[in-house]
Amino acid sequence: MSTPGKREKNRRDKQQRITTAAGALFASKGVEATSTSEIARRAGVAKGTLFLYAPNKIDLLFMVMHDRLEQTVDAAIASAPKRKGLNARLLHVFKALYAMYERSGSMGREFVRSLPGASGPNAERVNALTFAFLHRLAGLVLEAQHAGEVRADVVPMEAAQNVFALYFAGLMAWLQGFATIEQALDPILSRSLELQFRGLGATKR
Amino acid sequence: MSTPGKREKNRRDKQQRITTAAGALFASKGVEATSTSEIARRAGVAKGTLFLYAPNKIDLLFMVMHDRLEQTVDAAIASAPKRKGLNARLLHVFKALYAMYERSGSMGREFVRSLPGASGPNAERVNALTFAFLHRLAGLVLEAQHAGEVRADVVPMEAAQNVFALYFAGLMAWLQGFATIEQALDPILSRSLELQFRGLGATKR
DNA sequence: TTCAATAACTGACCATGGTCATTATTAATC
DNA sequence: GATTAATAATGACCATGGTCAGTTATTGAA
Repeated sequence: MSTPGKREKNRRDKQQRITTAAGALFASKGVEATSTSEIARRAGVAKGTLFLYAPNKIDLLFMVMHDRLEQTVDAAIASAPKRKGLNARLLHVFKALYAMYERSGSMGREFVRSLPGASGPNAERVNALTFAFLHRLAGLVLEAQHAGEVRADVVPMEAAQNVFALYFAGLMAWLQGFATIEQALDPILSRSLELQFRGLGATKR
Repeated sequence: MSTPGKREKNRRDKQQRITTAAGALFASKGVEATSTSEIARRAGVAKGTLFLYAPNKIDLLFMVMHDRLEQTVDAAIASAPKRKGLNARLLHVFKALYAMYERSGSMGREFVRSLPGASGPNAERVNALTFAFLHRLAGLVLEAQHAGEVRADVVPMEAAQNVFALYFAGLMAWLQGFATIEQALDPILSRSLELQFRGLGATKR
């Protein structure tokens, strides 16, 4: 029989309460406008306790977003259209992610904004998730390669990195207000992917 | 004869002093460790005055970095090797930028970290600079197109956007500690560009 | 059950980014 | 030059993110 122990049980419980409280407040008022004391109060915990679970406020946000991110990626990869080309599948996946960020409102924006260079345990977890995501993208590339759609000398993981870079650029265009999330997906990312697929170089003959 | 006016003269002078003070402190101690009071003291100005020139601390950083960025880009574009291919020229330019960030130390890191979603007048100026940079990249693409190196149906500005996305991804790899700045340039960015140039798609026949 | 060792929690406290009513300076008008 | 209007500068002040010495809860051994 597993003996979770009171320590462990309490820890899980608090973690849960904190995540829930932070998530609700971030979603309703935005990250900036939510004070850490407020989160603590709502979670029924002292302020100092928050910082035992996350070293700073942003890491609390990463704690909240990790699950949404994981869930979204899982669902999107699972539901990717099997019978279409690589770009269509990629767009399907990225569309789901963009939609998730849009649903998350200002919390999503703040999260993307904080992604570069973030540190802390929950930022690490998100990094790991991103790395796994890259591997999944590489998997899609590999399938396309087997189908003869992608050149045989392409290294799937490298292709995945390029594709991810384009995806992130779309997010940035959205963040900066240069595009709505729909535009980030449709003219911007779709054309970028197309260009990555076709390449710039003139065909040698 | 121009009449700068005392107002304008004072304004310029203060702006200069603040930029210098902030730059020196950011460079020597890092952005986090530099307090706004400290900057104000060093600039010989009241704390409140800082916030007449930049709405927040990060915008002060953008104020400082704008000039370095502009200078670096100008020099790099001007010295790009005329007789080499597109990728070599792009790498030349990006190398200069990476080197500038490295020279700027933790200030450079903090700047890149804060790029996504930044707001404020100096962030705007940096945005404008980035936009101009994209146009310059598009110019390089256009030249390559005229030389028959790049396919005629490629839209230069779109190519520039893709290339910029790859450049930024290299920066992020550096920020996250996945690579040194040298590695960000050489294996990472150079291979990304190569892949963008060649494309993923199998050649139809 | 008792007791010491360890881990978890608490909230008063601190430093800092940013504000704004007040004061000082420059420009405009007569 | 005197007076008024407009703009710029100031620094005491505030709210907040984050810390840490002191307290409480849990565990394991005797």
